Amino acid sequence: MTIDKDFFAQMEARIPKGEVRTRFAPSPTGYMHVGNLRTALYTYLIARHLGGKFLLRIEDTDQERLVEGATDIIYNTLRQCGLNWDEGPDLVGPVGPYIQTERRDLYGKYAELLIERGGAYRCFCTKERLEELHKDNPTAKYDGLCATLTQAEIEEKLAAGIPYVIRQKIPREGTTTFVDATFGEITVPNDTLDDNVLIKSDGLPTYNFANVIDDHLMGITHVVRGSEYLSSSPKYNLLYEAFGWDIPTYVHCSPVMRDAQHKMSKRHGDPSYEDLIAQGYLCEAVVNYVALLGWSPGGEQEIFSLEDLVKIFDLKGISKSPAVFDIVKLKWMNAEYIKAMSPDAFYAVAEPYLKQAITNPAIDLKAVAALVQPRCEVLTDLAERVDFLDTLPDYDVQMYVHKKSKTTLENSLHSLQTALPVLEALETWNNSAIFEALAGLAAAQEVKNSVMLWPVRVAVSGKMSTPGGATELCELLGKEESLNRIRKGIELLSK
RNA sequence: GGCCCGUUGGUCAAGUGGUUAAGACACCGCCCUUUCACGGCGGUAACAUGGGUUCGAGUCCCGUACGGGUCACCA
Repeated sequence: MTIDKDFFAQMEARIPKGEVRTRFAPSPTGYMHVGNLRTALYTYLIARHLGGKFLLRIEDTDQERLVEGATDIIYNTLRQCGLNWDEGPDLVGPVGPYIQTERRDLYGKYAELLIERGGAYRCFCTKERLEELHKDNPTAKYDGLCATLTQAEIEEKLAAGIPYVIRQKIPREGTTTFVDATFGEITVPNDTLDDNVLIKSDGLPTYNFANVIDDHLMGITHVVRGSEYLSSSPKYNLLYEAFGWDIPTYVHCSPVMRDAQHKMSKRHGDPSYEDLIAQGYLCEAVVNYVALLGWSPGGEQEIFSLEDLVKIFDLKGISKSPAVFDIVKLKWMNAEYIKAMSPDAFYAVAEPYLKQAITNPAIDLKAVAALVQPRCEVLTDLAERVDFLDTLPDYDVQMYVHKKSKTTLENSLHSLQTALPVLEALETWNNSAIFEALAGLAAAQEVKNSVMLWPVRVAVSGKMSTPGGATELCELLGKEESLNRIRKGIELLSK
Protein backbone atom coordinates (compact mmCIF):
# COMPACT_ATOMS: atom_id res chain seq x y z
CA MET A 1 0.00 0.00 0.00
CA THR A 2 1.54 3.29 -1.02
CA ILE A 3 0.76 6.57 0.62
CA ASP A 4 0.04 9.47 -1.72
CA LYS A 5 1.52 12.47 0.03
CA ASP A 6 0.24 14.88 -2.54
CA PHE A 7 -3.31 13.80 -1.96
CA PHE A 8 -3.14 14.59 1.74
CA ALA A 9 -1.44 17.88 1.07
CA GLN A 10 -4.23 18.85 -1.30
CA MET A 11 -6.87 17.93 1.22
CA GLU A 12 -5.12 20.01 3.87
CA ALA A 13 -4.89 22.94 1.53
CA ARG A 14 -8.66 23.07 1.14
CA ILE A 15 -9.33 23.53 4.83
CA PRO A 16 -10.26 27.12 5.70
CA LYS A 17 -8.16 28.44 8.54
CA GLY A 18 -8.63 31.18 11.05
CA GLU A 19 -12.40 31.07 11.33
CA VAL A 20 -14.84 29.37 13.61
CA ARG A 21 -16.60 26.52 11.84
CA THR A 22 -19.28 24.32 13.30
CA ARG A 23 -21.35 21.59 11.81
CA PHE A 24 -24.67 19.93 12.33
CA ALA A 25 -24.37 16.33 11.20
CA PRO A 26 -27.68 14.52 11.41
CA SER A 27 -28.58 11.08 10.19
CA PRO A 28 -31.59 11.23 7.93
CA THR A 29 -34.02 9.29 10.08
CA GLY A 30 -37.22 10.93 8.94
CA TYR A 31 -37.90 13.35 11.75
CA MET A 32 -36.23 15.88 13.99
CA HIS A 33 -35.93 15.06 17.66
CA VAL A 34 -36.23 17.91 20.06
CA GLY A 35 -32.74 17.04 21.25
CA ASN A 36 -31.42 17.16 17.71
CA LEU A 37 -33.00 20.50 17.13
CA ARG A 38 -31.36 21.83 20.26
CA THR A 39 -27.98 20.50 19.14
CA ALA A 40 -28.48 22.15 15.75
CA LEU A 41 -29.47 25.39 17.44
CA TYR A 42 -26.44 25.51 19.74
CA THR A 43 -24.18 24.59 16.87
CA TYR A 44 -25.64 27.40 14.81
CA LEU A 45 -25.47 29.88 17.67
CA ILE A 46 -21.83 29.18 18.40
CA ALA A 47 -20.92 29.80 14.78
CA ARG A 48 -23.00 32.94 14.42
CA HIS A 49 -22.05 34.38 17.78
CA LEU A 50 -18.40 34.08 16.88
CA GLY A 51 -18.88 35.25 13.32
CA GLY A 52 -18.06 31.85 11.90
CA LYS A 53 -19.54 29.36 9.48
CA PHE A 54 -22.28 26.85 10.11
CA LEU A 55 -22.20 23.73 7.98
CA LEU A 56 -24.62 20.94 7.32
CA ARG A 57 -23.33 17.45 6.76
CA ILE A 58 -25.58 14.49 6.16
CA GLU A 59 -24.42 11.27 7.79
CA ASP A 60 -26.14 8.67 5.71
CA THR A 61 -23.76 5.76 6.00
CA ASP A 62 -26.33 3.59 7.69
CA GLN A 63 -28.19 2.46 4.62
CA GLU A 64 -30.55 0.28 6.61
CA ARG A 65 -31.98 3.21 8.48
CA LEU A 66 -32.35 5.38 5.43
CA VAL A 67 -35.75 6.95 5.06
CA GLU A 68 -37.21 8.41 1.91
CA GLY A 69 -37.45 12.21 1.98
CA ALA A 70 -35.66 12.40 5.30
CA THR A 71 -33.08 14.94 4.18
CA ASP A 72 -35.87 17.23 3.07
CA ILE A 73 -37.28 17.16 6.58
CA ILE A 74 -33.90 18.23 7.88
CA TYR A 75 -33.64 21.02 5.33
CA ASN A 76 -37.17 22.24 6.00
CA THR A 77 -36.85 22.16 9.75
CA LEU A 78 -33.60 24.08 9.78
CA ARG A 79 -34.94 26.64 7.33
CA GLN A 80 -38.22 27.09 9.19
CA CYS A 81 -36.28 27.69 12.37
CA GLY A 82 -33.97 30.14 10.66
CA LEU A 83 -30.88 28.00 11.12
CA ASN A 84 -29.40 28.75 7.73
CA TRP A 85 -26.24 26.96 6.80
CA ASP A 86 -23.30 28.37 4.89
CA GLU A 87 -22.08 25.14 3.42
CA GLY A 88 -23.94 21.93 2.84
CA PRO A 89 -25.05 19.32 0.33
CA ASP A 90 -27.11 21.86 -1.60
CA LEU A 91 -24.52 24.64 -1.57
CA VAL A 92 -21.07 24.94 -2.99
CA GLY A 93 -18.36 24.89 -0.38
CA PRO A 94 -14.62 24.45 -0.20
CA VAL A 95 -14.60 21.17 1.67
CA GLY A 96 -17.30 19.07 0.04
CA PRO A 97 -18.90 16.76 -0.61
CA TYR A 98 -21.17 17.25 2.38
CA ILE A 99 -22.88 13.90 2.21
CA GLN A 100 -20.99 11.16 3.91
CA THR A 101 -21.69 8.39 1.41
CA GLU A 102 -20.07 10.58 -1.23
CA ARG A 103 -16.93 10.76 0.85
CA ARG A 104 -16.44 7.06 1.29
CA ASP A 105 -13.15 6.85 -0.65
CA LEU A 106 -11.47 9.20 1.77
CA TYR A 107 -11.54 7.16 4.92
CA GLY A 108 -9.49 4.21 3.75
CA LYS A 109 -6.70 6.51 2.66
CA TYR A 110 -6.59 8.20 6.03
CA ALA A 111 -6.64 4.84 7.76
CA GLU A 112 -3.56 3.84 5.78
CA LEU A 113 -1.94 7.10 6.76
CA LEU A 114 -2.72 6.37 10.35
CA ILE A 115 -1.15 2.91 10.13
CA GLU A 116 1.96 4.52 8.79
CA ARG A 117 1.98 6.97 11.65
CA GLY A 118 1.62 4.18 14.17
CA GLY A 119 -1.89 4.98 15.30
CA ALA A 120 -3.60 1.96 13.82
CA TYR A 121 -3.02 -1.58 12.66
CA ARG A 122 -4.60 -4.25 10.53
CA CYS A 123 -6.49 -6.96 12.33
CA PHE A 124 -7.08 -10.30 10.63
CA CYS A 125 -8.93 -11.95 13.49
CA THR A 126 -11.93 -14.00 12.53
CA LYS A 127 -15.38 -13.48 13.86
CA GLU A 128 -15.03 -16.78 15.70
CA ARG A 129 -11.94 -15.64 17.55
CA LEU A 130 -13.65 -12.43 18.54
CA GLU A 131 -16.62 -14.37 19.84
CA GLU A 132 -14.27 -16.57 21.80
CA LEU A 133 -12.80 -13.45 23.39
CA HIS A 134 -16.25 -12.36 24.52
CA LYS A 135 -17.42 -15.75 25.66
CA ASP A 136 -16.73 -15.27 29.35
CA ASN A 137 -16.96 -11.51 29.43
CA PRO A 138 -19.29 -9.78 27.03
CA THR A 139 -17.61 -6.44 27.60
CA ALA A 140 -14.08 -7.75 27.11
CA LYS A 141 -11.79 -5.65 24.97
CA TYR A 142 -9.93 -6.82 21.92
CA ASP A 143 -6.70 -8.39 23.14
CA GLY A 144 -4.43 -6.68 20.65
CA LEU A 145 -3.15 -9.87 19.10
CA CYS A 146 -2.81 -8.47 15.60
CA ALA A 147 -0.95 -5.44 16.87
CA THR A 148 1.97 -7.78 17.46
CA LEU A 149 2.12 -9.12 13.91
CA THR A 150 5.42 -8.63 12.13
CA GLN A 151 5.58 -6.88 8.80
CA ALA A 152 6.32 -10.21 7.13
CA GLU A 153 3.27 -11.84 8.69
CA ILE A 154 1.09 -8.97 7.58
CA GLU A 155 2.37 -9.11 4.01
CA GLU A 156 1.75 -12.82 3.97
CA LYS A 157 -1.86 -12.50 5.15
CA LEU A 158 -2.53 -9.69 2.71
CA ALA A 159 -1.11 -11.74 -0.13
CA ALA A 160 -3.32 -14.64 0.93
CA GLY A 161 -6.32 -12.33 0.64
CA ILE A 162 -7.40 -12.75 4.24
CA PRO A 163 -10.03 -10.13 5.07
CA TYR A 164 -9.13 -7.59 7.70
CA VAL A 165 -10.30 -4.55 9.58
CA ILE A 166 -8.23 -1.60 10.70
CA ARG A 167 -8.14 -0.93 14.41
CA GLN A 168 -7.07 2.04 16.41
CA LYS A 169 -3.93 1.43 18.43
CA ILE A 170 -4.57 2.62 21.96
CA PRO A 171 -1.64 2.98 24.38
CA ARG A 172 -1.78 0.17 26.93
CA GLU A 173 -0.75 2.32 29.85
CA GLY A 174 -1.21 5.82 31.14
CA THR A 175 -4.24 8.05 30.89
CA THR A 176 -5.82 10.24 28.30
CA THR A 177 -7.21 13.65 29.13
CA PHE A 178 -9.50 15.80 27.10
CA VAL A 179 -11.21 19.07 27.73
CA ASP A 180 -14.87 19.63 27.17
CA ALA A 181 -16.47 23.05 27.16
CA THR A 182 -19.37 21.97 29.29
CA PHE A 183 -17.91 19.20 31.45
CA GLY A 184 -14.40 20.52 31.89
CA GLU A 185 -11.36 18.29 32.01
CA ILE A 186 -11.96 14.55 31.92
CA THR A 187 -9.26 11.93 32.37
CA VAL A 188 -9.63 8.23 31.75
CA PRO A 189 -7.22 5.31 32.18
CA ASN A 190 -6.09 4.04 28.79
CA ASP A 191 -6.57 0.43 29.83
CA THR A 192 -10.32 1.04 29.83
CA LEU A 193 -10.20 1.99 26.16
CA ASP A 194 -10.58 -0.57 23.40
CA ASP A 195 -8.76 -0.90 20.08
CA ASN A 196 -11.89 -0.07 18.16
CA VAL A 197 -12.45 -0.82 14.52
CA LEU A 198 -11.89 2.20 12.30
CA ILE A 199 -12.41 0.59 8.93
CA LYS A 200 -14.73 -2.37 8.64
CA SER A 201 -13.92 -5.43 6.57
CA ASP A 202 -16.16 -4.06 3.82
CA GLY A 203 -13.87 -1.06 3.59
CA LEU A 204 -16.37 1.41 5.04
CA PRO A 205 -15.47 3.52 8.05
CA THR A 206 -17.12 3.27 11.43
CA TYR A 207 -19.02 6.31 12.58
CA ASN A 208 -16.41 7.56 14.99
CA PHE A 209 -13.63 7.39 12.48
CA ALA A 210 -15.62 9.04 9.71
CA ASN A 211 -16.48 11.80 12.14
CA VAL A 212 -12.91 12.60 13.02
CA ILE A 213 -11.82 12.60 9.40
CA ASP A 214 -14.72 14.70 8.21
CA ASP A 215 -14.52 17.18 11.03
CA HIS A 216 -10.86 17.72 10.42
CA LEU A 217 -11.14 17.95 6.66
CA MET A 218 -13.99 20.40 7.00
CA GLY A 219 -12.03 22.56 9.40
CA ILE A 220 -14.53 22.14 12.24
CA THR A 221 -13.42 24.06 15.31
CA HIS A 222 -16.30 23.25 17.67
CA VAL A 223 -17.79 19.80 17.84
CA VAL A 224 -21.25 19.99 19.37
CA ARG A 225 -22.91 16.66 20.13
CA GLY A 226 -24.83 14.65 22.67
CA SER A 227 -23.19 13.56 25.91
CA GLU A 228 -23.47 9.93 24.83
CA TYR A 229 -20.22 10.61 22.98
CA LEU A 230 -18.42 11.74 26.10
CA SER A 231 -16.92 8.32 26.70
CA SER A 232 -15.60 7.96 23.18
CA SER A 233 -13.99 11.38 23.21
CA PRO A 234 -10.64 10.17 24.59
CA LYS A 235 -10.37 7.93 21.55
CA TYR A 236 -11.13 10.89 19.31
CA ASN A 237 -8.35 12.80 20.97
CA LEU A 238 -5.90 9.96 20.47
CA LEU A 239 -6.87 9.89 16.82
CA TYR A 240 -6.32 13.61 16.36
CA GLU A 241 -3.01 13.34 18.13
CA ALA A 242 -1.88 10.39 16.04
CA PHE A 243 -2.65 12.37 12.89
CA GLY A 244 -0.98 15.44 14.33
CA TRP A 245 -4.14 17.49 13.88
CA ASP A 246 -5.54 20.27 16.02
CA ILE A 247 -8.12 19.07 18.48
CA PRO A 248 -11.44 20.91 18.20
CA THR A 249 -13.34 22.34 21.13
CA TYR A 250 -15.77 19.71 22.32
CA VAL A 251 -19.19 20.81 23.44
CA HIS A 252 -21.17 17.93 24.86
CA CYS A 253 -24.82 18.44 25.63
CA SER A 254 -26.82 16.43 28.11
CA PRO A 255 -29.98 14.86 26.79
CA VAL A 256 -33.47 16.26 26.69
CA MET A 257 -35.55 14.00 28.90
CA ARG A 258 -39.15 12.92 28.98
CA ASP A 259 -38.88 12.32 32.72
CA ALA A 260 -36.04 11.86 35.16
CA GLN A 261 -35.14 8.45 33.76
CA HIS A 262 -35.89 8.53 30.08
CA LYS A 263 -34.67 10.46 27.13
CA MET A 264 -37.34 11.87 24.91
CA SER A 265 -37.99 9.42 22.16
CA LYS A 266 -40.26 9.17 19.21
CA ARG A 267 -40.66 5.51 19.98
CA HIS A 268 -42.28 6.27 23.30
CA GLY A 269 -44.63 8.74 21.76
CA ASP A 270 -42.78 11.89 22.65
CA PRO A 271 -43.30 14.67 20.15
CA SER A 272 -40.69 15.49 17.54
CA TYR A 273 -40.31 18.98 16.16
CA GLU A 274 -42.80 18.22 13.37
CA ASP A 275 -45.28 16.87 15.90
CA LEU A 276 -45.07 20.06 17.93
CA ILE A 277 -45.74 22.17 14.88
CA ALA A 278 -48.67 19.93 13.99
CA GLN A 279 -49.93 20.39 17.53
CA GLY A 280 -50.19 24.10 16.97
CA TYR A 281 -46.91 25.39 18.38
CA LEU A 282 -45.08 28.19 16.65
CA CYS A 283 -41.62 27.54 15.35
CA GLU A 284 -40.20 30.60 17.12
CA ALA A 285 -41.62 29.49 20.43
CA VAL A 286 -40.22 26.00 20.06
CA VAL A 287 -36.79 27.38 19.22
CA ASN A 288 -36.92 29.78 22.15
CA TYR A 289 -38.04 27.09 24.56
CA VAL A 290 -35.52 24.55 23.37
CA ALA A 291 -32.70 27.08 23.65
CA LEU A 292 -33.43 27.41 27.35
CA LEU A 293 -33.59 23.66 27.92
CA GLY A 294 -30.11 22.98 29.12
CA TRP A 295 -28.73 26.43 28.62
CA SER A 296 -29.22 29.63 30.55
CA PRO A 297 -28.18 33.16 29.69
CA GLY A 298 -28.12 33.96 33.39
CA GLY A 299 -30.51 36.87 33.48
CA GLU A 300 -34.21 36.97 34.02
CA GLN A 301 -35.29 37.43 30.44
CA GLU A 302 -36.84 34.36 28.90
CA ILE A 303 -38.23 35.49 25.59
CA PHE A 304 -35.51 35.59 22.96
CA SER A 305 -35.62 35.81 19.22
CA LEU A 306 -33.03 33.92 17.22
CA GLU A 307 -31.17 37.17 16.68
CA ASP A 308 -31.15 37.81 20.43
CA LEU A 309 -29.77 34.34 21.01
CA VAL A 310 -27.02 34.86 18.47
CA LYS A 311 -25.95 37.96 20.37
CA ILE A 312 -25.90 36.49 23.83
CA PHE A 313 -25.14 32.81 23.38
CA ASP A 314 -22.33 31.67 25.58
CA LEU A 315 -20.93 28.18 26.09
CA LYS A 316 -20.63 28.85 29.79
CA GLY A 317 -24.39 28.67 30.18
CA ILE A 318 -24.68 25.08 28.99
CA SER A 319 -25.84 22.79 31.73
CA LYS A 320 -24.24 19.48 32.65
CA SER A 321 -27.34 17.78 33.88
CA PRO A 322 -30.18 16.51 31.73
CA ALA A 323 -33.29 18.66 31.36
CA VAL A 324 -36.87 17.44 31.41
CA PHE A 325 -38.99 18.70 28.55
CA ASP A 326 -42.03 20.47 30.00
CA ILE A 327 -44.79 20.90 27.48
CA VAL A 328 -46.73 23.07 29.94
CA LYS A 329 -44.04 25.68 29.93
CA LEU A 330 -43.73 25.47 26.15
CA LYS A 331 -47.45 26.10 26.02
CA TRP A 332 -47.07 29.21 28.12
CA MET A 333 -44.24 30.43 25.94
CA ASN A 334 -46.26 29.72 22.82
CA ALA A 335 -49.08 31.83 24.22
CA GLU A 336 -46.59 34.64 24.83
CA TYR A 337 -45.53 34.48 21.20
CA ILE A 338 -49.11 34.45 20.01
CA LYS A 339 -50.01 37.45 22.13
CA ALA A 340 -47.03 39.34 20.80
CA MET A 341 -47.97 38.80 17.16
CA SER A 342 -49.54 41.54 15.07
CA PRO A 343 -53.23 40.90 14.36
CA ASP A 344 -52.44 40.27 10.71
CA ALA A 345 -49.65 37.85 11.46
CA PHE A 346 -51.86 36.01 13.88
CA TYR A 347 -54.69 35.87 11.41
CA ALA A 348 -52.36 34.41 8.84
CA VAL A 349 -51.49 31.44 11.02
CA ALA A 350 -54.92 31.10 12.62
CA GLU A 351 -57.02 31.24 9.48
CA PRO A 352 -56.85 27.56 8.54
CA TYR A 353 -57.82 26.52 12.05
CA LEU A 354 -60.67 29.00 12.18
CA LYS A 355 -62.02 27.92 8.81
CA GLN A 356 -62.05 24.39 10.08
CA ALA A 357 -64.52 25.36 12.79
CA ILE A 358 -66.48 28.12 11.13
CA THR A 359 -68.07 27.67 7.73
CA ASN A 360 -70.73 30.32 8.07
CA PRO A 361 -69.61 33.08 5.69
CA ALA A 362 -71.51 35.70 7.67
CA ILE A 363 -68.97 35.52 10.45
CA ASP A 364 -66.00 37.84 10.22
CA LEU A 365 -63.02 35.60 10.80
CA LYS A 366 -60.67 38.50 11.33
CA ALA A 367 -62.83 39.75 14.14
CA VAL A 368 -62.94 36.26 15.61
CA ALA A 369 -59.17 36.05 15.38
CA ALA A 370 -58.78 39.36 17.17
CA LEU A 371 -60.99 38.10 19.97
CA VAL A 372 -59.24 34.77 20.51
CA GLN A 373 -55.68 35.93 20.00
CA PRO A 374 -55.00 36.94 23.62
CA ARG A 375 -56.46 33.72 24.97
CA CYS A 376 -54.98 31.21 22.60
CA GLU A 377 -52.20 28.94 23.78
CA VAL A 378 -51.81 26.60 20.84
CA LEU A 379 -53.28 27.01 17.39
CA THR A 380 -54.99 23.65 17.57
CA ASP A 381 -57.29 24.68 20.39
CA LEU A 382 -58.70 27.46 18.25
CA ALA A 383 -61.40 25.32 16.66
CA GLU A 384 -62.80 24.16 19.96
CA ARG A 385 -62.94 27.74 21.22
CA VAL A 386 -64.88 29.23 18.37
CA ASP A 387 -66.98 26.40 17.00
CA PHE A 388 -70.09 27.68 18.82
CA LEU A 389 -70.11 30.69 16.51
CA ASP A 390 -70.89 28.39 13.64
CA THR A 391 -73.67 26.46 15.30
CA LEU A 392 -75.11 26.80 18.75
CA PRO A 393 -74.35 23.62 20.69
CA ASP A 394 -76.91 21.86 22.84
CA TYR A 395 -76.29 23.05 26.33
CA ASP A 396 -77.39 22.39 29.85
CA VAL A 397 -79.85 24.89 31.23
CA GLN A 398 -77.92 24.87 34.50
CA MET A 399 -75.28 26.99 32.78
CA TYR A 400 -77.51 29.94 33.45
CA VAL A 401 -76.95 29.54 37.16
CA HIS A 402 -73.82 31.38 38.15
CA LYS A 403 -73.15 32.36 41.72
CA LYS A 404 -70.61 35.08 41.11
CA SER A 405 -72.82 36.77 38.54
CA LYS A 406 -75.82 36.31 40.81
CA THR A 407 -77.88 34.57 38.20
CA THR A 408 -80.54 31.93 38.69
CA LEU A 409 -82.83 30.17 36.27
CA GLU A 410 -85.59 32.64 37.19
CA ASN A 411 -83.73 35.91 36.82
CA SER A 412 -81.96 34.60 33.72
CA LEU A 413 -85.29 34.06 32.05
CA HIS A 414 -86.38 37.48 33.11
CA SER A 415 -83.17 39.03 31.81
CA LEU A 416 -83.51 37.40 28.43
CA GLN A 417 -87.18 38.35 28.20
CA THR A 418 -86.48 41.98 28.94
CA ALA A 419 -83.39 42.05 26.76
CA LEU A 420 -85.07 40.61 23.70
CA PRO A 421 -87.39 43.49 22.78
CA VAL A 422 -84.73 46.07 23.51
CA LEU A 423 -82.22 44.32 21.27
CA GLU A 424 -84.84 43.79 18.61
CA ALA A 425 -85.35 47.51 18.56
CA LEU A 426 -81.66 48.33 18.47
CA GLU A 427 -80.65 50.15 15.31
CA THR A 428 -76.91 49.99 15.53
CA TRP A 429 -75.54 46.51 16.08
CA ASN A 430 -72.10 46.74 17.58
CA ASN A 431 -70.37 45.92 20.80
CA SER A 432 -70.70 49.28 22.49
CA ALA A 433 -74.29 49.86 21.45
CA ILE A 434 -75.34 46.44 22.67
CA PHE A 435 -73.44 46.92 25.89
CA GLU A 436 -75.04 50.26 26.50
CA ALA A 437 -78.48 48.82 25.94
CA LEU A 438 -77.99 45.87 28.25
CA ALA A 439 -76.18 47.85 30.94
CA GLY A 440 -79.02 50.37 30.77
CA LEU A 441 -81.51 47.61 31.43
CA ALA A 442 -79.50 46.37 34.37
CA ALA A 443 -79.31 49.87 35.83
CA ALA A 444 -83.03 50.36 35.40
CA GLN A 445 -83.68 47.16 37.30
CA GLU A 446 -81.01 47.96 39.84
CA VAL A 447 -79.13 44.70 39.33
CA LYS A 448 -75.50 44.01 38.56
CA ASN A 449 -74.55 44.16 34.89
CA SER A 450 -73.72 40.50 35.11
CA VAL A 451 -77.33 39.58 35.80
CA MET A 452 -78.11 40.81 32.29
CA LEU A 453 -74.89 39.81 30.60
CA TRP A 454 -74.31 36.31 31.89
CA PRO A 455 -77.60 34.92 30.58
CA VAL A 456 -77.14 36.63 27.24
CA ARG A 457 -73.65 35.19 26.89
CA VAL A 458 -74.85 31.70 27.70
CA ALA A 459 -77.84 31.97 25.37
CA VAL A 460 -75.69 33.21 22.55
CA SER A 461 -72.85 30.72 23.00
CA GLY A 462 -74.10 27.67 24.87
CA LYS A 463 -70.70 27.50 26.53
CA MET A 464 -69.25 28.05 29.96
CA SER A 465 -66.24 29.74 28.53
CA THR A 466 -65.98 31.84 25.41
CA PRO A 467 -63.36 34.06 23.85
CA GLY A 468 -65.35 37.20 24.58
CA GLY A 469 -68.15 38.63 26.62
CA ALA A 470 -71.85 38.62 25.76
CA THR A 471 -71.89 41.78 23.70
CA GLU A 472 -68.75 41.01 21.76
CA LEU A 473 -70.25 37.69 20.77
CA CYS A 474 -73.52 39.33 19.76
CA GLU A 475 -71.70 41.67 17.44
CA LEU A 476 -69.82 38.80 15.85
CA LEU A 477 -72.94 36.70 15.37
CA GLY A 478 -74.98 39.49 13.90
CA LYS A 479 -78.35 40.72 15.00
CA GLU A 480 -80.56 38.07 13.56
CA GLU A 481 -78.56 35.08 14.77
CA SER A 482 -78.11 36.62 18.21
CA LEU A 483 -81.82 37.24 18.62
CA ASN A 484 -82.63 33.72 17.47
CA ARG A 485 -80.29 32.30 20.04
CA ILE A 486 -81.78 34.45 22.75
CA ARG A 487 -85.24 33.28 21.79
CA LYS A 488 -84.02 29.72 21.99
CA GLY A 489 -82.69 30.46 25.45
CA ILE A 490 -86.04 31.82 26.56
CA GLU A 491 -87.70 28.71 25.23
CA LEU A 492 -85.26 26.51 27.12
CA LEU A 493 -85.71 28.41 30.34
CA SER A 494 -89.50 28.46 30.04
CA LYS A 495 -89.77 24.67 30.09
C1' G B 1 -19.44 -5.17 36.54
C1' G B 2 -15.30 -1.41 34.74
C1' C B 3 -14.82 3.61 33.25
C1' C B 4 -17.10 8.49 32.84
C1' C B 5 -20.82 12.04 34.20
C1' G B 6 -24.70 14.15 37.00
C1' U B 7 -27.88 15.51 41.67
C1' U B 8 -30.76 23.48 44.02
C1' G B 9 -38.73 23.65 44.89
C1' G B 10 -43.28 19.28 40.74
C1' U B 11 -40.43 21.34 36.06
C1' C B 12 -36.73 24.86 33.70
C1' A B 13 -33.07 27.29 36.31
C1' A B 14 -29.62 31.67 38.82
C1' G B 15 -25.78 30.90 42.06
C1' U B 16 -18.21 30.14 41.24
C1' G B 17 -16.80 30.61 50.26
C1' G B 18 -20.49 35.23 53.62
C1' U B 19 -27.55 36.12 49.73
C1' U B 20 -33.67 36.70 53.90
C1' A B 21 -30.96 30.73 48.26
C1' A B 22 -33.03 34.87 42.39
C1' G B 23 -36.45 34.43 38.36
C1' A B 24 -39.92 31.61 35.12
C1' C B 25 -43.73 27.66 34.33
C1' A B 26 -47.26 24.98 37.16
C1' C B 27 -50.25 25.20 41.65
C1' C B 28 -53.12 28.09 45.47
C1' G B 29 -55.34 32.80 47.14
C1' C B 30 -56.89 37.85 46.36
C1' C B 31 -58.01 42.04 43.03
C1' C B 32 -59.90 43.58 38.27
C1' U B 33 -64.07 42.10 35.30
C1' U B 34 -69.23 41.29 30.78
C1' U B 35 -68.01 34.42 31.45
C1' C B 36 -63.34 31.82 30.88
C1' A B 37 -59.13 33.91 30.13
C1' C B 38 -55.75 38.15 29.93
C1' G B 39 -53.66 41.53 33.43
C1' G B 40 -52.15 43.05 38.61
C1' C B 41 -50.78 41.57 43.61
C1' G B 42 -49.49 37.84 47.07
C1' G B 43 -48.48 32.70 48.77
C1' U B 44 -46.88 27.30 49.24
C1' A B 45 -42.41 24.93 47.76
C1' A B 46 -35.47 23.35 46.97
C1' C B 47 -29.40 22.92 47.94
C1' A B 48 -29.75 13.86 47.64
C1' U B 49 -26.84 12.11 52.03
C1' G B 50 -22.69 11.42 55.69
C1' G B 51 -18.02 13.13 56.88
C1' G B 52 -14.19 16.68 56.49
C1' U B 53 -11.48 21.74 55.19
C1' U B 54 -12.86 26.76 56.91
C1' C B 55 -14.41 31.90 61.48
C1' G B 56 -18.06 30.67 57.66
C1' A B 57 -19.97 25.68 52.56
C1' G B 58 -25.43 25.00 47.81
C1' U B 59 -20.45 26.55 46.40
C1' C B 60 -13.87 23.17 47.98
C1' C B 61 -12.23 17.70 49.31
C1' C B 62 -13.56 12.45 50.43
C1' G B 63 -17.18 8.66 50.99
C1' U B 64 -22.37 6.87 50.30
C1' A B 65 -27.02 6.70 47.82
C1' C B 66 -29.77 7.44 43.63
C1' G B 67 -29.94 8.51 38.36
C1' G B 68 -27.75 8.67 33.49
C1' G B 69 -24.09 7.50 29.65
C1' U B 70 -20.62 4.06 27.65
C1' C B 71 -18.10 -0.52 27.07
C1' A B 72 -20.10 -3.39 18.52
C1' C B 73 -17.10 -4.69 11.93
C1' C B 74 -24.54 0.84 14.98
C1' A B 75 -24.72 5.64 14.30
